[in-house]
Amino acid sequence: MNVLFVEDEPKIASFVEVGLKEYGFVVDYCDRGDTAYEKAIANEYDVILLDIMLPGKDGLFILKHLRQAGRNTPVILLTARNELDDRLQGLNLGADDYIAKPFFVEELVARMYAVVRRSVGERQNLVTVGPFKLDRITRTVVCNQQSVELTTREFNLLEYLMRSPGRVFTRTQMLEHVWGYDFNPSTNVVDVCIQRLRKKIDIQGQGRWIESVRGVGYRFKQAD
Amino acid sequence: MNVLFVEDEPKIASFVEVGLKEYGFVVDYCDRGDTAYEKAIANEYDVILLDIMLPGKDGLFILKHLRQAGRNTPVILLTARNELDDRLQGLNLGADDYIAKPFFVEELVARMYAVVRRSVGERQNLVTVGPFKLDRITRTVVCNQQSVELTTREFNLLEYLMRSPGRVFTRTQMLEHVWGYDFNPSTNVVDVCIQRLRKKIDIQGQGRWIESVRGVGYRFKQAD
DNA sequence: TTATGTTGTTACGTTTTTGTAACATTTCTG
DNA sequence: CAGAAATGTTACAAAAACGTAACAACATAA
Repeated sequence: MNVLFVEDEPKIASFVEVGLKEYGFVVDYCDRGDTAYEKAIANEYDVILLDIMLPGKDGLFILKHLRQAGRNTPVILLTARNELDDRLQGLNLGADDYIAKPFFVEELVARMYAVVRRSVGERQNLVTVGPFKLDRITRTVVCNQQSVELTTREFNLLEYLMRSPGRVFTRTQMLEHVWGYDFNPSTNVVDVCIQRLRKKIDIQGQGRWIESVRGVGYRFKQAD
Repeated sequence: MNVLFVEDEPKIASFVEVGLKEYGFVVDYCDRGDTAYEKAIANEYDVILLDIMLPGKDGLFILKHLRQAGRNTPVILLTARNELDDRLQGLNLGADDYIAKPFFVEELVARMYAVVRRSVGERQNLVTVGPFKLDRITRTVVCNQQSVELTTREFNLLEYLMRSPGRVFTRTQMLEHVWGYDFNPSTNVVDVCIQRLRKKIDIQGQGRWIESVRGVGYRFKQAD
């Protein structure tokens, strides 16, 4: 696992870095806030360990802008005992956990595993294709920061299609997986539902997201 | 707060269960060791009350394997007066506290609060979403410095929803976690309780805080 | 006891969703 | 181009889901 470790106190830093490496982590160490932010944006870390007090830019600033940039890499804040307000603020800004200094490396590792597990789990519930983000937990669909309101059936159908972008599904497949049982074979519910979906998601002007494949069925447009 | 309560003596069990419910706990009761273990693994309880002498698997066995599985849900052991060795062993195996039978429910509750507070470090005991602050220890809800009076059931439901803002919960999930047992499947208590909650928390004018998700359930509005 | 508050149930009105059907349009084939 | 097949579009009615109020059962407190 790749870790970005941001901490300015040299003593703590080297101690923790060594400890993490013993556990097999690949540690990218950084002692300044500004460079930390660039690294966090440029690379895909599994988890970021972020000190709050930092030269350059402070930890909460980094966290805030990271989230605003749409990155949801798990972040664990490293705080001094007395920075309680910072912690609360941090959690509001999207931190996944915090740990108070001084701490045992074992405890830090345990928490790292915990947040990573959580984020991996959440990732399976987040389907992203092109500008669309579909979240199974909140049952929301967002397209370019704009939320799209769908009914249950529409949501389920879109999810089914988006899970395999580019793949063509037949009407029978959609009936089986989205409607769940055999319908009157002469029904055109699928077509109608596709239309309704299109009406809602194609507003964005970018042409058709759900393409018809004549004689076969429909598919969600693959991202280029 | 959700409690897993494992105890095989029926008399003690019902007595304690009733007492805990009066304090607003959502109690999941279990009289066998093997099923208790499965429940403990499958769900995220706030605290587990564990009798040592049990049919199926004994309490210490459960505790040991729970910890080996990386779960650190607080555990309070319920022991008979003469099981001193067990207690010591239990603490070594990762129990957070123990209480000797017979005990007063008040004392048990006090210890439960203590271990919960310790284990999550005050953090998850204060849930803040938008203008709402919910305190799990004092069982109070405040919205913009104004306190909101809720009944036990309403509080538990709100807590459940607020702990995962934006996440959609089904009625079954709410029944399981807030009501704690299986209801007549055609009940609409959940809907009614949601209405009652809305009446109290939506006074603030800001529209609906608990959103309906047609065909699925409800969710607490996510802060923007 | 009476009065009060909580909670689940029932019944009913309202809104939203969804499948059907009928018709329009496009696409393909000969 | 004609005709057929497939898909697109719209309107509507039935069904499902939700909101609401009233009530009954129960517990609690004065």
